[in-house]
Amino acid sequence: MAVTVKDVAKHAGVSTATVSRVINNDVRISDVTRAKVLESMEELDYKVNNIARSLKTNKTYTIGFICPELSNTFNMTLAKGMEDELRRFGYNVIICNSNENADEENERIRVLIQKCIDGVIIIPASNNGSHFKQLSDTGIPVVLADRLVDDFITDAVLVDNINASYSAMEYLIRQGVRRIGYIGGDLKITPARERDEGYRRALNDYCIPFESSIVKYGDFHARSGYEKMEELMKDENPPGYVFITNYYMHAGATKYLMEHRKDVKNPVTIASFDDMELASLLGYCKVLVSQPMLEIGSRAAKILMDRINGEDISFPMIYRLKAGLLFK
Amino acid sequence: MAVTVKDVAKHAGVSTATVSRVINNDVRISDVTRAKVLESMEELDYKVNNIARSLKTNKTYTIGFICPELSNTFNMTLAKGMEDELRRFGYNVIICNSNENADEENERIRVLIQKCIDGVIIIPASNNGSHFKQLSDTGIPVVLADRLVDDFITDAVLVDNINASYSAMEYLIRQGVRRIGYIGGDLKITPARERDEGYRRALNDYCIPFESSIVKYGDFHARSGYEKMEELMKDENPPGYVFITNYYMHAGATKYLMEHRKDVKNPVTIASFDDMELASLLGYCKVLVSQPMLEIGSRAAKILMDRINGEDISFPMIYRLKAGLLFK
DNA sequence: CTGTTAGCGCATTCAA
DNA sequence: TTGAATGCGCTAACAG
Repeated sequence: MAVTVKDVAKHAGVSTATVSRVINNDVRISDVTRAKVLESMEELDYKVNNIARSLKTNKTYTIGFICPELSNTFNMTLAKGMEDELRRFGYNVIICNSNENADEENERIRVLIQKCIDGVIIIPASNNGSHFKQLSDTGIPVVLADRLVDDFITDAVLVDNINASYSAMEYLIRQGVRRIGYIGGDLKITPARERDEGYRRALNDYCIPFESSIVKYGDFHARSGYEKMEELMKDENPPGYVFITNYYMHAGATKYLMEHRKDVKNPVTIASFDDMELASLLGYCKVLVSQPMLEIGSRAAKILMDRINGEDISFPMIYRLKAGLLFK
Repeated sequence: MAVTVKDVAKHAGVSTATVSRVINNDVRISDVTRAKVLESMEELDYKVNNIARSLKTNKTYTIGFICPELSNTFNMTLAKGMEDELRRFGYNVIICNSNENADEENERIRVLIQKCIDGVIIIPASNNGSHFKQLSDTGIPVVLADRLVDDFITDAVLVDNINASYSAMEYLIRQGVRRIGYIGGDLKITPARERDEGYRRALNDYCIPFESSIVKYGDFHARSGYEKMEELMKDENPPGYVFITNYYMHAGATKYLMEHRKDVKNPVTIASFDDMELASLLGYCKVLVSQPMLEIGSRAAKILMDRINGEDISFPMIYRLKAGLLFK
């Protein structure tokens, strides 16, 4: 069996309360006693049992992170920013994959509640957030990252997608491009909807007609990028420029173009969301919208810490981070 | 305050022991009592407190995962395979970033021990594994993934790197390529060393001289891939084929080639480890070594479950998974 | 500054 | 089949 406070207390010839005080850096304790206890802890190789501590304090110093897909660089870079920030506060993170499925998301939430986590950061799997209520009902603060949901209002860290999208379009238009194809995401997801709005608003502001034949909607996965680019290229009058609103669709679209070099009559140029990993190396890409992934994570973490520590901040706390624009 | 067994017991008119038995599916309990308790739990919206339970049972159903870098697709795809498998057994995973630093790794381990995790899966940050001993000393099983370390022997799931490397080389050689440049990783890391051995062995077996001027060592990061490709291309007699042993160096090398299209006299072709994300879309790439990332994770998880459940398996349990070869 | 005591929520002996 | 009692390891009143 492991060494407990009791063992240390006996070894040091003090009470368990004193040992506990030393562990928790209580000031009202003499230097000699502290030294004595510390020495005993060292000698016995004592390690606190955080389970027991949590049972008393009702704090686990553990945060749940639920995201739709683990092997996604956007999510994981966000997670990195988050983990890095939380660690400064002594928190750990339990990672959960919702598999882009609201039911699984709900299931993870139930488990996390039972594990008595102190807070949760979620990248929602869908636009349904009704099951998040069980968290707030239990008094567990929830911070959303990247996306909002219907029917649940809480803190969130988002990207100013509309303006990011608008700026990219504006840049292209100022370069003299007028006809810009579009591959967007599922409009049920807020970022997809917002990027769509930026696209349309830019067209409108610059008096460019919206052509539904060159506007396609995928699902933020590579396959749909491939398919939608194919549709665009098979149009009788394909656009020479395509704006794609996510990394994986960008990859899929590039794949299509590489495989069909001969079939595609005119050269295509791509502008895309997400400056991740190899995005800038993709052959057709000239413009990238760079999302502040690390910062989304660290900000979400910071808000959560504020909530947990009962800081007096307004509710809901919504951040809209700015994206950058990159040219090749 | 949350609902406890006591509340349920009172509501159902039974003892807490009975409630506990219902929760744990104890057989020796009458159907009527069980129904009564279940109903009370439902009505009061009772949720077990796993902290309290863990304190009694000494099991947290939580696994620690320590890896050198979170925003790395290889690591996270591995994590996905792992998480997916562990979930079937009712386990959650606490994710820790060691930042490719043995000291930070050590620090994470200390925290995890205090959290009373049931087991640990580690992608080692360095070749130093001496600090893993504190885990085994505490009775916590450790499974290594992807890499081995010096001075600590335990279960591990690895890739048969030597043969993977050898096969890729063999394929090239059979295609008639004889002069193959090489960009490898830090030889202190086992996979880098093994891939290096595969390269050299293939040259040797096919009677091709080893030319140290076209063999470079980086650190598995994009920047070093860039630099090493630059060195290769600035050689007075650059190779027409380059074998690169990791995804990020492949990306960096590609970046160099794209930026220096004019300077590079002869076209270069690349063979590389890792069929991840956009690897196959990179312009100079013709051959890819595909590592079974998900399986590394799920196997590591399975071994850990066996250890935790005290299954009678040999020690250490080492798996060497085969890599695949892909051509474009 | 330090010790005594109680109890966090649950599982588990031992009795009945 | 059920209940009463105990303790997991720790923290936090309260006393001194």
